[in-house]
Amino acid sequence: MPSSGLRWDIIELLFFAYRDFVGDADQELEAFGFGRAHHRVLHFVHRYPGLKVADLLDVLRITKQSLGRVLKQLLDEGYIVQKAGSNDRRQRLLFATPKGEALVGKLATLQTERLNRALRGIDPAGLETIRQFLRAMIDRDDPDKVLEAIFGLAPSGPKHKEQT
Amino acid sequence: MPSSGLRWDIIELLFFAYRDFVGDADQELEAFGFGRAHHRVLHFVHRYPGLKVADLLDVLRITKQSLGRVLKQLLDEGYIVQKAGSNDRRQRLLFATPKGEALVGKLATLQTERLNRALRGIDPAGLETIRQFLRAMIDRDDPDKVLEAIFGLAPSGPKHKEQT
DNA sequence: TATATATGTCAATATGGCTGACGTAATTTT
DNA sequence: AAAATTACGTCAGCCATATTGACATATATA
Repeated sequence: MPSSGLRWDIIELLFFAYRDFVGDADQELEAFGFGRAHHRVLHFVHRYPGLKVADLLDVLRITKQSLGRVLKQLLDEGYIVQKAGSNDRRQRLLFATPKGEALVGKLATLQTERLNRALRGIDPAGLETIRQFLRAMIDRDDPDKVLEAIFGLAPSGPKHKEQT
Repeated sequence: MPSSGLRWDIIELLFFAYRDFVGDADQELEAFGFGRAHHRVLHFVHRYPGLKVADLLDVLRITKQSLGRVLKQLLDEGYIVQKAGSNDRRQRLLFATPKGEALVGKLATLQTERLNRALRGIDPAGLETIRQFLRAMIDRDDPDKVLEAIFGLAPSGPKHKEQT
């Protein structure tokens, strides 16, 4: 009988699985002079077109200074464009350009290929179990705009407490 | 019909799930002045007692210079000890001390609590599906010593091609 | 003995986090 | 209309963790 009940095996599998999963993209990104940070930004801007800078900060949980560097590169090199918000013109709504779509699509293709290989032999019910597991692994207190979309929650009110 | 068939939702769930999963440990590690790198080293040394430095380099896929810094701290502060290999006395076999076991156990407890919450409502067959999925996500070409243990493979011969 | 291996270490560099401070434009509050 | 707040950008500097290249030491092997 396992005296501790700690899930060492799953902890370890998650480490290796995630390492190899992001490794696919890492290799490709190198060719563009980008890193994981760029991928994350591009991914969420692609998935949630018109995302505000503030939303992105909530999702990525980094500071605006850190985001600034990466975002500037993506803007300068034409992977993302900004448009002023129509209601609130202070906001910079972010959109992926065709060039940006192409890159994020290429990266998603690589990762999807790995996922498809891993899901071979797993039936739709099994896939739902995996989805359920992953969703339940995520913190749901103080969800950001993207998590609200994923979980289909009611918006939890304004955020953006001062961050300095 | 989805024209691309890209698994955007799973890609995204993996990002959030892993972020929150490692976030549990990150918080605790801060109190010790350690980072994720220390956790990874301590984890694998705990799980595979007597691991050589070279094995650890294979598993973590970092350079010995990067490992050196982190490992030195763990040794200096008494979380890990070295013993010379009995066959080959050049080797430094690594072992977690009771102090090291305590820390890695505390971290695994935090992560296990999240896993248990996430696994609530998933039956043993579902857990096996999740395990199968995670294992299948991992690269198995050129497996290191730890992956050989995980997958129950025959050793794939000597490694340690020159790394400079 | 000569060479190769396992490990450690010095020095320099890059990425991507962080904090603190400040500026500007636009919106909201008073 | 003036004041305060918000959304965003940016400068400067710090830290952790990764990198490459070079070299030293002890031990093993040919």
